[in-house]
Amino acid sequence: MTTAHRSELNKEQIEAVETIEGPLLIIAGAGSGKTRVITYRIACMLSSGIPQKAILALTFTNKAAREMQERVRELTGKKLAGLSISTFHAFGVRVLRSHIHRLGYRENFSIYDVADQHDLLKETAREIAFSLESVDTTKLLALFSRVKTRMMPMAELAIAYQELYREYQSHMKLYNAVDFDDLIALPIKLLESFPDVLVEYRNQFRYVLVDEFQDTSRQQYRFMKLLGHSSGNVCVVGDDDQSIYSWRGADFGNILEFEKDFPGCREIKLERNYRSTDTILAAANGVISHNKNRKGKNLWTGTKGGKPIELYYPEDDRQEGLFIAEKIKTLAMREGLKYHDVGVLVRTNSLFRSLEEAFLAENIPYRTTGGQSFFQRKEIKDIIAYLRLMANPDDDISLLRVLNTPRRGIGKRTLEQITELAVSRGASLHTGIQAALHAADSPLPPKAQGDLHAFLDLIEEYRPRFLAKKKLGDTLKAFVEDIDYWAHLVAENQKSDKAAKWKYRNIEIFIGIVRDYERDPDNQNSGVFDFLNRISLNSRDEPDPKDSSGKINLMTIHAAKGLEHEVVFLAGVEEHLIPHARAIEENPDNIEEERRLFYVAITRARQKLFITACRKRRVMREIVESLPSPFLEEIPESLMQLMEMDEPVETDEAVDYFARIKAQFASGG
DNA sequence: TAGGCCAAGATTTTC
DNA sequence: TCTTGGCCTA
Repeated sequence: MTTAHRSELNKEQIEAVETIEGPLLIIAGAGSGKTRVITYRIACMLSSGIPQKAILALTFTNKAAREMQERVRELTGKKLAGLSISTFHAFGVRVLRSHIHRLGYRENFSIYDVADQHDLLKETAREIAFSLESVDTTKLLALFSRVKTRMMPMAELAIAYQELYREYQSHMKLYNAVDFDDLIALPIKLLESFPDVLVEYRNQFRYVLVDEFQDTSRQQYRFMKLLGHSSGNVCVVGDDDQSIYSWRGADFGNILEFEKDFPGCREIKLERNYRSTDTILAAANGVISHNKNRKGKNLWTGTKGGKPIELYYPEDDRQEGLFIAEKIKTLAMREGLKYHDVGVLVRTNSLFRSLEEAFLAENIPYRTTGGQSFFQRKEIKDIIAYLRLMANPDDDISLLRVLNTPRRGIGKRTLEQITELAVSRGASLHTGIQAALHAADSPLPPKAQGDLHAFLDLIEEYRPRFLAKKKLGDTLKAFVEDIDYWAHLVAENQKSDKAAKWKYRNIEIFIGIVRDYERDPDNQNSGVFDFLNRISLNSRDEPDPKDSSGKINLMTIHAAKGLEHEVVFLAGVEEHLIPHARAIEENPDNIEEERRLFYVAITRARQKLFITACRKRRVMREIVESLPSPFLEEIPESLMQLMEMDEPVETDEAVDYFARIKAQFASGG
């Protein structure tokens, strides 16, 4: 490492950067310069002669992966074609793309998201005449996921569900489809069952780095261990206080496990915070200290003071939105605050709406991360389903989605008949349809045969064009016009042609994304499979992540992890929202994770933190009374200022602010 | 048998 | 508010 680089780091950071060989555990508190340490460390490895190809850095989100890649590139000024920086899931796809045939799948596999899983579950249940009535399919899929990720033995699954699970799994295989759990589970299976594959990866990746280690699942840990255990050159970076993904299997017990599995591991704690003011940090420490289940550390900062945290109680969510919008405008005008330095954080996606309405009304440009993804929109999913079907004709879920979209006169009865045929042959629907059309004794009436024929012809006509590794965008455009998706949208949205236009516009944007993808020199010759994989793994990303400047950032707290903003607004800091009622209902112990979430939210702020809690809120159709979040009581009072919606209240007057506010709520405001 | 129309239900967080 | 599912009609 050069002296210039060294001078930018503190003692612990330097140690973390320069410890290249052997297992290393870095506990990096919020704002402690973690990203800097990771990027410098990679740069240091490269400059010491370790080839790019030998390094594997695993992150949790695509955004983190991109950022890391970007920062290392800036730092080294090198092209990084050989460096592997990706999410666990993306890396899993990469492994599967090379080796999945050994597990009996084909390389053109589809990746199913939750919506697809639901569809598949229903389809499977229908076929084996299993009634899903009065079954919460979301919960059932969660159970399936636990079985698949070995968090729960199959035997613990209710007998009644075991067959359904097996059928569900065999359907996935029949459709040549995998789900997100498979993206980790199948690579593990590959590495465990085929020593030559294991050796291949171990020989290549002699240095493994895992970011956001507290959010790795048991499976991901297992995967990581398989890859890194022989070299022992594994560096994990995490912060148990920021573990907020346990609902997805994250287990920060992996930190303890790591110390056991990698004996002699070095541990470095980064506790100096370079991000936030003393006030914000003290608030965060005050909150997180209420958690019992933590490793324990104390963040400190060299800078003293900082502006107080301002607390507001708007009447309702509408007023909350307008207040935040106004406040941002005022700060922009009076203090020169830049919009892109503002983060507006919420616990749930459902809070986006009223905030977005306010920003629109006040002409404040914003961008959102999280929330309903562009790729989840119905019209986009339709088009993606066509692409998937082209890539993998056995993908029944996609076939079912588009078979009658736009309407082709293929109805329930026909569908029943072809399903029966497919099931009896143990084949996919696509194969089933072909068989039905070619068999002399086809049970289908002539009209249905004609309709199905037309459908298959359409697929066959376009399939080679989609598989050709060129002009994907043009082909898609021609295809959308050919099926007259526009007419379909008009028919589906008879009440408002605005909606139809908006949806068609989305399709055009999507085609634009395909074109951008093709134009990107990094992706040349990659084709439809790679494109599909990419959008499956990037499902939460907005289509244009580039133009972030000049826009405020509206996001969920989960999406905000790893980010920082000069000014942060925490909206909807209310009981039942944070801690979220559902999380607590599920398991009262979840309170600690909810608290960590609140902690993560607070520590995103550099200079100034605003907190709002509404007295009333629109929830679905009704208006409900709200109370402030109990977590607010865990912030030392001296750090907070209760503000009237218009003017500030003197601090000493506000000593009992919390009690007063509670009383006010109790009396109905 | 297919498609339109109407009513009910749903919202925690993401790869 | 938006989507999904069921029922009824042509």
